[in-house]
Amino acid sequence: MSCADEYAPQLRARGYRMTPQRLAILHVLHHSGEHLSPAKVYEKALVELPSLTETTVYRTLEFLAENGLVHPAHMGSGHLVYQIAGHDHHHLKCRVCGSEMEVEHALLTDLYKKLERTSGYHLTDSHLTFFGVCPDCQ
Amino acid sequence: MSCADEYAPQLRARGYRMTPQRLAILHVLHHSGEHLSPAKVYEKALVELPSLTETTVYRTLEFLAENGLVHPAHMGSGHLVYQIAGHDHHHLKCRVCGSEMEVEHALLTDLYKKLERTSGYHLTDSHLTFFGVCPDCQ
DNA sequence: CCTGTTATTGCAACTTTTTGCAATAAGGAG
DNA sequence: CTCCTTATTGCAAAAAGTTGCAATAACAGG
Repeated sequence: MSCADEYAPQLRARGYRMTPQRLAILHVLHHSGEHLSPAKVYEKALVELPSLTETTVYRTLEFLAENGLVHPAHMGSGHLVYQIAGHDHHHLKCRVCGSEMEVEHALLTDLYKKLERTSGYHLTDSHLTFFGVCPDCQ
Repeated sequence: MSCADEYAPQLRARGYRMTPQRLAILHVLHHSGEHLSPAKVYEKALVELPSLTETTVYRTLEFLAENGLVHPAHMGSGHLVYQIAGHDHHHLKCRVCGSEMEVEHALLTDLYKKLERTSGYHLTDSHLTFFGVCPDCQ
């Protein structure tokens, strides 16, 4: 199943269009699997679509995030990185060496329930990044 | 107790210096209580210290955050805001109307313990922002 | 109170991200 | 296949944030 076949219907269903730009960006994120900065996405996507603009990358990433096809995450200080939507997870990052590990969302379900009870909010997605010191650096 | 008296010793103890710039910025954050964007901090601090530079504001906020005098928080999309260090808390933000509420850190202690057990990390500070839909918007 | 060390600032240039607007093209309708 | 609507893109300019480096000024010590 190609990226186009997989993602185009998801966009059409919401009244949006699949374009070469969006496809290229989704393709990059899909095959990388990693979280990438806008600059990295631009660099990689440029190979398959040389006419691509940085402006478009920024706008597309934000658009895809709003529509749940990619997950934005706050890394380090204030800069966003994006990752193709897959399983729900969060990140745990070491303040010392910078290494990261994934945290299954399952670990947070209790907390989410508690928060919904006490706040009245209905919690939607949220990608969280926890900070700490990893075993190697302690 | 003035801002200077309160914060200068904290900096000196770590080998850093108290300067008019840092004082002005701390003063603004202290009396606002709210979380402010770097631009807002600059705007307000300029009143008491007209020679202040934006560069210095950015650098000072990052510096103060590293030393625990202020807490950085990721708001909305990727932009950092800062708040004077006070009680430990997190934020819960409505995706629809944008309103926010604070979440006591106490609610997260169980989760933190669980994370430390399963990951081996030692969790330090981390300001989290959860997203959801508030009661009014549901 | 003066002196020296070095943390801190300001400037200027640069990188990253955002925005307005006119031109383009995706995709449903005929 | 062609036309039409309007979502989407690219360009250019602005705004936001970062960095290197020389000049400045905290503040410890004499």
